[in-house]
Amino acid sequence: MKERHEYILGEVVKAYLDTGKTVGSRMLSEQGEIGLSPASIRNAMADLERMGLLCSPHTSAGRKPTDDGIRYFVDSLMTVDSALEKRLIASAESNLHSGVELNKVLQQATEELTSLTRFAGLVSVHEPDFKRIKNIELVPISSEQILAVIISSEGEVQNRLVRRTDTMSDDKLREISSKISALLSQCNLKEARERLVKEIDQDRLKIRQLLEELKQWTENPTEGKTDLIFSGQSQLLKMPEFGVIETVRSLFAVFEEKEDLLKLVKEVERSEHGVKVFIGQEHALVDMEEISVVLSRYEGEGRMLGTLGVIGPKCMQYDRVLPIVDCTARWVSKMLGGSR
Amino acid sequence: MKERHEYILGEVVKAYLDTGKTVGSRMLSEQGEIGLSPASIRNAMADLERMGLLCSPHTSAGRKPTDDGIRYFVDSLMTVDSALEKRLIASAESNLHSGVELNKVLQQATEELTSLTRFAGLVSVHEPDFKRIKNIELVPISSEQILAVIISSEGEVQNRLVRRTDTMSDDKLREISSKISALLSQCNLKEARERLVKEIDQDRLKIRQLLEELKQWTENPTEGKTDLIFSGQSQLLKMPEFGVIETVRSLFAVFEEKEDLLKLVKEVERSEHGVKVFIGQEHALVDMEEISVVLSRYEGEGRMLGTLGVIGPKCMQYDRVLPIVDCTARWVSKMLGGSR
DNA sequence: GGCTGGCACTCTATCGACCCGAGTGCTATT
DNA sequence: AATAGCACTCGGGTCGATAGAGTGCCAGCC
Repeated sequence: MKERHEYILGEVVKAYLDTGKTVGSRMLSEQGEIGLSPASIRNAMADLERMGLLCSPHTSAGRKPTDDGIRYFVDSLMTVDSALEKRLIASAESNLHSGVELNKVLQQATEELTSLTRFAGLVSVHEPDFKRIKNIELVPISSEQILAVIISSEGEVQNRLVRRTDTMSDDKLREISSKISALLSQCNLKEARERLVKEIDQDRLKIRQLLEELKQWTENPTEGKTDLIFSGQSQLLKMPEFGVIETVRSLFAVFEEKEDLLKLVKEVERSEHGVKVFIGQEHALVDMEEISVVLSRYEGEGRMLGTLGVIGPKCMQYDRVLPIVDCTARWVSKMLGGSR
Repeated sequence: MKERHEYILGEVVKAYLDTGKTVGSRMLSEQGEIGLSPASIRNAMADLERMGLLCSPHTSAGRKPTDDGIRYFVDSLMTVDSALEKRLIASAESNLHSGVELNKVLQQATEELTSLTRFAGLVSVHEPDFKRIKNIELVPISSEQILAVIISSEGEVQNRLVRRTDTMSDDKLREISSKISALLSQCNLKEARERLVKEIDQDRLKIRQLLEELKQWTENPTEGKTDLIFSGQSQLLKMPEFGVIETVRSLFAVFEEKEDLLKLVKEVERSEHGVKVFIGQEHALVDMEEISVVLSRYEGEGRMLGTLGVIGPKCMQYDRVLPIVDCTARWVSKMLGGSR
């Protein structure tokens, strides 16, 4: 690709991201510092259209970049606003205080994302592996139910209601509780399951029911976890591209469904890169051709903890949004770094 | 108010709730079983307009009920669809199985609400009083942090990260854990705070930092609880009244803000009635004149646990929606009745 | 006296005609 | 190779006419 073409493409994309409208050759020639006549620009644009980087919705409507065009811009032509980046890092540093709970950090992160970008913020929490059991506590709740509180070595807490068919005194329960805790402490899920099976076979403790329910838990420990946090969804409604109700509906259907978004999240979790951008059709969400998603992984103590980012219109200012998402992810990582 | 007028008002409201459009005298005379000429109906309508129960947006546009008109209908004229009600109760009975966790029941309830009404479902969880502490468990997470797991006598579990400034062995921590648990067990928050203060003064255990953080917790135990669960928000977008983007935006702003909705929820929590309806301006949500909210309290084990209901267009079929909300609340109450 | 039919009037929503502006593609020219 | 000019195309906005739905009021009927 010739330098001339790259240059023109860059200008077209910039203008498009600025205004959200198609850009014509005259307007580009007049307002920019291109120094070329409209006709020359038209030639270049025609070439770019043949390459599949630009397209025009109809004959006399100017041109706008295709998804590929924006992709090329983001990957090769764009330079991020480094002054902005520095400011972001500085302001992030300023409110660094560790020892805060995961959920609060994430909540703050989404809000930060929406207030900086004016788009919808999105944070996913990676389903943790619940590697090792640290502690199990059985607490009597009523005559019929027991609450099992299971704590992982990573500080994850889960609780589960268990029916209490076998009648037993609270003292007895306490005794059983510490026995089970001793039995399963330091086990990973597989080991725990094995030990439970063995215990159920022997049936020494006469608490088959309870053990069965615990075993069930080892098979499906993270069932029903909430996994996606949103904020600022209503921000998106301000965008002109949502004049059509249809678009809005499918957007919010996506928010509710979550399935499809989770796919993207998983993809980012697996990827190597920090920030990943999905432009228009690239994310394969139905009826969301005008939407882009910018995501980044965040980490804590070496392991990947989840993904965060924003959802916004395709014509967003990527050179602003990318560093924002990047810095927020770094900030979250730092907050969680030493804390768990 | 004369019988004739009541009758006409009822028919107008019914027609309006059916179609969402203004209703004219001719149309009413032709399709209904009124047996009156358009002119007579017009006279009655003019009277009702003077009474403030009907209004017309402009001269030649037919009439529609005012908020007061709908209110009169709901309070005095409407009969609920008792066949529907019976079916609802039956289907609710059929999937009654107790011993399920609160959150799952509520999630299921909102989904039930949206699928039955095709509006947005809403469930609030009343901030629990966390009456008595049952158990406290301190679990070492890292060299810097301790996880405090606090279990209430109602089976509520909360956990909190605590910094670990005082170095101590895991054994020591276990010892302290059981001491604190013994100290605070069966206390309500006030008593717990007092005992903690006393303990901090004496400073026998040399764990001032830890105790301080626990004391802080007793002062604000439910901080940052999620309190409103939605579902089916995108359903609302299908309603014709959301042709205008403005309405949609303010609606979703309300969803995000939550503040205003919480006010309604609190009102329902305080009220005596089962189901409560807020029509149009009655709920005082800005820009939501075309929206109605139907809420009902639900209970468990005698005490009020929260509120659930739907948010939908003002012209919803109240005779369907009221029993649906009512039955769902009963169902939830039943599910939670014996379970905690 | 209350109900009804008729008539004149009002207001909105819709449709088609029309024009303007923005933009393109092609070709001749420098 | 870049530019200037020209004919052509298409979408959006404005304007006016029309149809339709509905009202209010009046005179007549039971």
